[in-house]
Amino acid sequence: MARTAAQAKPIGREPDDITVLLRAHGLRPTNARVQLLAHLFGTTAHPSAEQITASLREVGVGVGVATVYQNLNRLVDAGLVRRMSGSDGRSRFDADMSAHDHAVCDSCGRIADVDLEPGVRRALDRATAGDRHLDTWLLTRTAVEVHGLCPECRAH
Amino acid sequence: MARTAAQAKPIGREPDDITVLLRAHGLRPTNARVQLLAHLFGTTAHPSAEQITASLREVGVGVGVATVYQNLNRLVDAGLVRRMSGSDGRSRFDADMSAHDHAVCDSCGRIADVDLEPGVRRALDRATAGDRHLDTWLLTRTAVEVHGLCPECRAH
DNA sequence: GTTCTTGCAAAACTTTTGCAGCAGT
DNA sequence: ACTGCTGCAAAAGTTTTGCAAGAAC
Repeated sequence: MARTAAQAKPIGREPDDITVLLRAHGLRPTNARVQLLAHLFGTTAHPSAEQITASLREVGVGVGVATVYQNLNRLVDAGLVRRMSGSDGRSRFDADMSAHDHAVCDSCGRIADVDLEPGVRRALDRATAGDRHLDTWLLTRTAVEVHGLCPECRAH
Repeated sequence: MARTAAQAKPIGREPDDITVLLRAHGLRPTNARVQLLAHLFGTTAHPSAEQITASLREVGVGVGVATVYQNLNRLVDAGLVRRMSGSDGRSRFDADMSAHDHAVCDSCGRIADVDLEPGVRRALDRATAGDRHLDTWLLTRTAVEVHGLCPECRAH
């Protein structure tokens, strides 16, 4: 299977791409770092630092907790990963930096991705840009959080 | 100045109202509790538990940290106060239960209220209600978070 | 070889809990 | 009187930090 559509391929999903990606952001592509980022690219679960550590260890990557925290902070600073404050106090992390929104389960804290219609997002961005209460702020992005119960918690 | 417009007055902003409000929710109107809720009604700062404790002590209400946490949890459970997970890990609290949204400073964590045009909110609610990815969820509310830098942090 | 990274253990922080004394009904 | 609340101190949980050994450049 030849890579005939290399340009259309999503960036930074494979180890080699991740190495390049890290270097492009001034970070050494160490084993722990590449594995961590690869794991985040491969999940939509928005895991916490503890969950990431556990997942990496399951795959045989024996990484220390401190290393995971340090690297998550570096990846967030580098703009490669987004930090979300979970409703349970733990931070959760997402390597999908595209414009998208989230559904949050108020019972178990699960976070799922949500794609709003482009029209709705555009209306939202327009409204916030014109808000008179916010004209002294420097706005960067608008995030929509849909709250409720996920399918699992809904069924008790 | 006579209270000629008692019915139009916002509910639960004064000590007596707060006493009634607490009792109506099955909570004893203890001193700590009344003072805490009065403080939350009187601010738009979305303070953390620590900040609330400090504010109460400044006013001469020597309240323990544990009491503040316990009462905040009870008020949240009773539906009188909303908990927000601040970007810095600390929980923040808001006694304004009306439908409104928030602007979050990514630098200092400050939270300000935002009133979106009703049309935008309606479009948003309609879009999430019809989202095919969410049809297995039981949705309760949609929150918009505008991120950026507050006036203070913007000026360095 | 120099600089950055790892990972352990310890520290710092936020939040919860146990419990004896106190306040509200 | 009974029940629930307070507040101290201790515990639990998450995240950060100091530092010596190791990996990347």
